Amino acid sequence: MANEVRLRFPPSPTGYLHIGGARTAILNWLYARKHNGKLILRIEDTDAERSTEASIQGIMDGLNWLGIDWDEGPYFQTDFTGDHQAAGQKLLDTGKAYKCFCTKEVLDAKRQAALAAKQEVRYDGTCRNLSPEEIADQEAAGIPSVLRFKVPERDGSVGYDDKVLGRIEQKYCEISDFVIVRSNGKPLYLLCNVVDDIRDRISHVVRGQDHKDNTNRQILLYEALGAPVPVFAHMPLTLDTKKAKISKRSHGEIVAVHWYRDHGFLPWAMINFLCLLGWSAGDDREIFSKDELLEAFTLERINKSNAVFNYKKDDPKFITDPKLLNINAHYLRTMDLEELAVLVKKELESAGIWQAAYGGERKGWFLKTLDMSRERFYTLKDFSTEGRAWFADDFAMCPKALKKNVRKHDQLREWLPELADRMAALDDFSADETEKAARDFAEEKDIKPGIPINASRAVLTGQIKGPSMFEVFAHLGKETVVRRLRESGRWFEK
RNA sequence: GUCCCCAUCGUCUAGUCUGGUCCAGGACACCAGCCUUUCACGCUGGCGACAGGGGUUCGAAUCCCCUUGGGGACGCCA
Repeated sequence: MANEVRLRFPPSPTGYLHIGGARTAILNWLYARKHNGKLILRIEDTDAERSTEASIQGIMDGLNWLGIDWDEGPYFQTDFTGDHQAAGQKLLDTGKAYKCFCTKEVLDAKRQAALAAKQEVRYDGTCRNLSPEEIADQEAAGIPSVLRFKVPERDGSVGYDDKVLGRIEQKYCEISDFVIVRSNGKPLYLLCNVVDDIRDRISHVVRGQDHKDNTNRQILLYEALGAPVPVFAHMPLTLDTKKAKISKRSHGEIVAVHWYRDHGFLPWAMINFLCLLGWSAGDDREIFSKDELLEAFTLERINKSNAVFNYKKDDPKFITDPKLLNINAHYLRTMDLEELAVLVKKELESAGIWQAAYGGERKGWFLKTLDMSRERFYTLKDFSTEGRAWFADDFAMCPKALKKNVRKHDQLREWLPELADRMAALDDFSADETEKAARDFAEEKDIKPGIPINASRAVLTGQIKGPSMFEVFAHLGKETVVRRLRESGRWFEK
């Protein structure tokens, strides 16, 4: 099939999958899926110094968690070194590349000098027109050489029609001869990438705008190798609030996909959010099911300008971009309860507070607990932290609740056990009856109903907020309510 | 230094190609009110942007030019 849609996600395994990479993978995946095409995972591990096994696994784990599936691969670039070398040799044989004997040290020095002097930085062409004799002499002297691509001396420009940016052109004379094969015989990214894309019959290349200028040089390679040029779409970069490129090195875990997995985020919420960073459907929709997203997605609607990942360090209220939190909460609060139950089970298990009964005879209770509490939760983590009191007695007390609703009234020390007795005496432990009991109690003591009610919330759930307290009474159950009220003395001890 | 790209509320964005329906719409965040004897949800309202300057035009966020700002590339990294 000549017109088959084939895309690839080619991460270099030099660290975990970060949100920028995930975004690239997502857009490639969306386009492939939308057009019944193929997505190929290709690990670009030619940088032996920095590539690690762990990052390969980490990247695949990240993709799997997100639900991004691929049809071919993972292929490993280093398995095709032969192809890359053959291509380099072909370019040398056809006069489209030449051997360059300039040493790295000399080149580095020249580049640094040019940069320092604020002068043009480019290869000066020292070896571009060496005679066969000169080449033979250098080789006889044992001087190692790299292979450099010979940029054609043509007027005009090389260019392409980018699906996102429009027409991109660069004059031939602005492009300096670039190295395609190292002196140790190992081919470099620019070449490998093109050779692999040709072999994998890639039809669309969707990548970050940091590759924009590479594309012109790669088009030269496609032409020199006599291969058709794929469609290119350069997506905007993800920047931090200071407009610096998001990177593993400077931002750490907060940009790692696994961080979101470990902090109770939902894979689809991540995908939804990441898509919105640099793309929009053109209408006011922001929440998309998979089908809706596939329907709405086009390369042309990807934005041209870079997007800021709005993460502010040291903001306790927002552990990450507020919009991501909001989207995650949306899915958490609206998703199918049974599906949510599976995820919360994992969370409770890892917190060590899962009980088999939640999946058995208490399943109905478990599901209702989730439904009651998810209204004010943002991540799965909240079920084992804020919502811990539903599942375990060793919950912590929110300091604010302790101060405002418990220790504020010394008499609560006596009142709460008394209230426990009232509750214990109830036959029908319903929301209505517990409400009546609590209100009657307040009336008898001539205190505001809020005092015993809010104190109960604190002592029973550890929280200052939560669902209607009477529903909490009823749902927590008589035994737990009575016990925790009776044992509330411990909260008064300093 | 050279080349390339970009530029609308704090953030993500709609609108730009095909000038008028935009004294610029939505979302998140923020603020206020309602609801709720809690908190949240929800609802209502508010705050808040066309980077600046020229030009073209009856009319410009939209077209052109300049300036400024931001980003990227210029590697025997990918």
